[in-house]
Amino acid sequence: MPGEMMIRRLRVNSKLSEDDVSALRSLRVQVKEFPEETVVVREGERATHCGVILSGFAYRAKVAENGKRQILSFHPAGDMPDLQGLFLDRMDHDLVTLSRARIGFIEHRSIHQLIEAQPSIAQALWRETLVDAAVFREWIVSLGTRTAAGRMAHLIAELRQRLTAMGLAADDEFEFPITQSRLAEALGLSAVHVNRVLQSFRAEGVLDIQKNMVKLSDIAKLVEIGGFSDTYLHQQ
Amino acid sequence: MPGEMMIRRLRVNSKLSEDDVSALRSLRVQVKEFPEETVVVREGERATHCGVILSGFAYRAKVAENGKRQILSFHPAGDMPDLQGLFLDRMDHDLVTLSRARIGFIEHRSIHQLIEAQPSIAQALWRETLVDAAVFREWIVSLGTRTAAGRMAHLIAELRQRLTAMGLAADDEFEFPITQSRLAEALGLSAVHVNRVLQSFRAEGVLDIQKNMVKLSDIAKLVEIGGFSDTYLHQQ
DNA sequence: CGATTTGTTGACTAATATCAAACTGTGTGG
DNA sequence: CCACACAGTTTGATATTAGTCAACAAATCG
Repeated sequence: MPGEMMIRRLRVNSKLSEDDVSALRSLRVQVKEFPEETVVVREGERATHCGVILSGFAYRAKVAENGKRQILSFHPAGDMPDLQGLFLDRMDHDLVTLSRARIGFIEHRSIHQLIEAQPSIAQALWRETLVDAAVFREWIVSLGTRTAAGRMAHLIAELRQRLTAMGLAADDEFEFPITQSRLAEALGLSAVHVNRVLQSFRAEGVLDIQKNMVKLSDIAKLVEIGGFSDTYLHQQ
Repeated sequence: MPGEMMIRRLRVNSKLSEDDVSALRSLRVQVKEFPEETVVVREGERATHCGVILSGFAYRAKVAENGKRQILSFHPAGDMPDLQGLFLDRMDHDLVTLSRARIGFIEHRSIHQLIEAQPSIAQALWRETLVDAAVFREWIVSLGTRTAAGRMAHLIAELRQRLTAMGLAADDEFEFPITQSRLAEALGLSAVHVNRVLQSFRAEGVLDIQKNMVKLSDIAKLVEIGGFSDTYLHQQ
């Protein structure tokens, strides 16, 4: 039931009627499995499908002219990271798997039909893209105003919040198969500096990342260091 | 005719039919004038209207927990900077005038009616919010990977491109009433450093900012320093 | 015209990057 | 099972970028 993940996810930000749910269930979803660190859709391509992450993690990234890569967002199960493709004809960034991941693909054509027939679903999807943009805004605030430790803490706190909403995080830990150099690409830091920040978090009992798991020792401290407040996520 | 500005703007990214245009013309727009540096909508508020910048400039900004303010985007005439308010109930950032500005306000209710009756307009507005997000993504790349000079150059090159699309820029100059400390807030730099970057641009014949005008001396160099490519703007 | 904001300069400091090397863990083929 | 390769992490030394502070100059405004 690949549609279920999508329904669960849309319910985080929108109310869905019975009709909406059954319409979503009727979507044809083509499931593919990808190994870790595999490009799913590449910048410049014309996308014909929308992807739903069914298991594992993906991220979006863009390569700057100087060769540095910037990670734009992380996507756990439930996320639909390329909804923008419904109305923008070319990808302006890559979609890449972080871990091994199953991704469900839905044809643009069927989504277009669906949202024409069912405006409430159009609204839910539109809202998804708006929340996506709100997360980008907060990411800009992080990069522009926060210290290295603040950015790191904010990222982890945000992930925890989003995973919790999907029932994918325990109280004090969650799965997140990330390397330090990818964290560096996300936070606009060097891998060496990321390493040092993580060491300081370990030493001060904030968190630890070991073997694909983020272990949180002091969530209050994490939230404070990152200046995290969940309002920008617009969860109901 | 306050609707005309909006129509001109939507045509940058979308095709509009005759019906679309006349429907847009029939929207009731309430025009208000604001002095410079005035908060139009504040973070946390529940917006009831969408704004269209009719003249002047506005920007969106967010204050981080540490008191630093991050400017998220600049908005020249034509832009509708708070479209997200149609589906997100509270503002997650401020909308502020940069210069004296006239802003047209349209009730959410009438836009909701319009997009229900005319799906092609819904698509055009949705696409606007998606391009807005694409610009945020590029802003993230700037903050995460580019040097101070690169960020500055990229911002100016982007603005030039967007203003040109609206017919608001001459070949080698455009109006942009910005102070160095606001540039600093946008680029995640200190005002002193912005000053030094601008001096180097002047010295090397790239550009000069004087009296509300950006004067471009060498656009090719500007584009190169900023690593600017316009594809992410998704203009047709 | 004084008052205030904006821009400029120099000296010094802090944050983070870079480079290079060593260390750790994990999986693979012999 | 071992040896090796490889990717990821850790460490130390040094370099660079940008921030801070403080003073002053220039422009703008009422």
